[in-house]
Amino acid sequence: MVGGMTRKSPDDWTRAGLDALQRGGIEAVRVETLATDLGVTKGSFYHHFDNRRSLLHAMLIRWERIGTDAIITLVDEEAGDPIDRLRALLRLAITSSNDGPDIDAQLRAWASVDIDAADTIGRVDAKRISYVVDLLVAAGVPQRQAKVRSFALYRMLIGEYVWRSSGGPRATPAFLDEVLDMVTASG
Amino acid sequence: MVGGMTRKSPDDWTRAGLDALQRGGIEAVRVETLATDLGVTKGSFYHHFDNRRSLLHAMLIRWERIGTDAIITLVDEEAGDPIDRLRALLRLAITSSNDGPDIDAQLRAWASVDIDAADTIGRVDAKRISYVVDLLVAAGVPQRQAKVRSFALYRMLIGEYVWRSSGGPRATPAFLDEVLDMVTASG
DNA sequence: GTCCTTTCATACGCTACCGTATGGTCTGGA
DNA sequence: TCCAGACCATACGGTAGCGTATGAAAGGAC
Repeated sequence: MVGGMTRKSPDDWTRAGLDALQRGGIEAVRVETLATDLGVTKGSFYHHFDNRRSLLHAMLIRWERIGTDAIITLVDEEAGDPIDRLRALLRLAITSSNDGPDIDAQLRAWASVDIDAADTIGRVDAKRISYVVDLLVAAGVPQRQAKVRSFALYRMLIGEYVWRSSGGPRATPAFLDEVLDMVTASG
Repeated sequence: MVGGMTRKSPDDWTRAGLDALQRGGIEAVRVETLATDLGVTKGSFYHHFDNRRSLLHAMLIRWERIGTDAIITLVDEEAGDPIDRLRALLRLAITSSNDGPDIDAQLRAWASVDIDAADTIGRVDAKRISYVVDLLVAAGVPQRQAKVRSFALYRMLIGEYVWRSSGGPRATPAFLDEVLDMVTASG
């Protein structure tokens, strides 16, 4: 990500920060490193931000905004049938190797040692889970079970992200189908 | 964890390292910090270890040894019935707030940026999963489904660990029962 | 008691960062 | 054109942390 000769906006730094986070974890988000990536120097950074901390905060703000809606929007425009949406949601988590999963796992790693990141994750998780609950209810699962199963399903998604981030093999389509069956079964 | 006046063994440093990892992530494992915790100075550390890296490696070795068997042993001596063992396994992951889950989550966070840690996690995961498969098979789930469901169940466990490490609320007993039903259902 | 080895303290150099200070350059608007 | 402000380069101080060098203390073998 070597930037051109253009001037940098705060958003450029924030995006570069999220890129670095995705690749090497929060410890890879160093202002001098980002400066090199962007083709400028620290002077630019400290013009746009008070300090490193405020960049990290801006990264969280941005991720909360785009990360919350991104998946949901993507799934919503995929299909109308709730089961198909669920399938799309799972497939998205399982297949896509770029962007979503990686940065998600790194954010959770970061959140385990940073209260600000933990808060952000907490809000995003709440939104996503309520979305999954809605899908399950729409798929015919009774409300009470839907809530509990959405917890299970969402934890599975987190597990899948983290699993892969530490080099674990990717889940198979058969896995996807089995999980769908388990979660939507009426029992 | 302030050590006494006794001399320190390499194992003392390794344990202290795992303690620090559990509390503050891999970035909290600093040789000078550990020295203070143990009541000695760096001089001691570099007598027992070549460098920080070799301590981290020793930590992984130790965790792979005790971390793999710890849970399995604990579950095995809990009950004989496979379903009860499964329940014990889940309850362990859900209830215990010390030791297991925290260090597990921090290790996974570390593994996302460190190949050595990732390898270790990979081996441990493989052993644990095969254990879960055995339990499911013993519980009457057909072999083919058992494999797939063990993936699901194990990912859920990882999800639970990571979920909690970022401040998420703990799962409820109702959640536990529902998951057990889903996973052991004959469908 | 003397000697040797293990264990540790102290002091130091080095690097990677963060953040500041200061001045230069570029750009849009009057 | 000319200026103010936005944007950035350069140089610097400060700190944290890794690793090394060197010698002192402690404990066992004889």
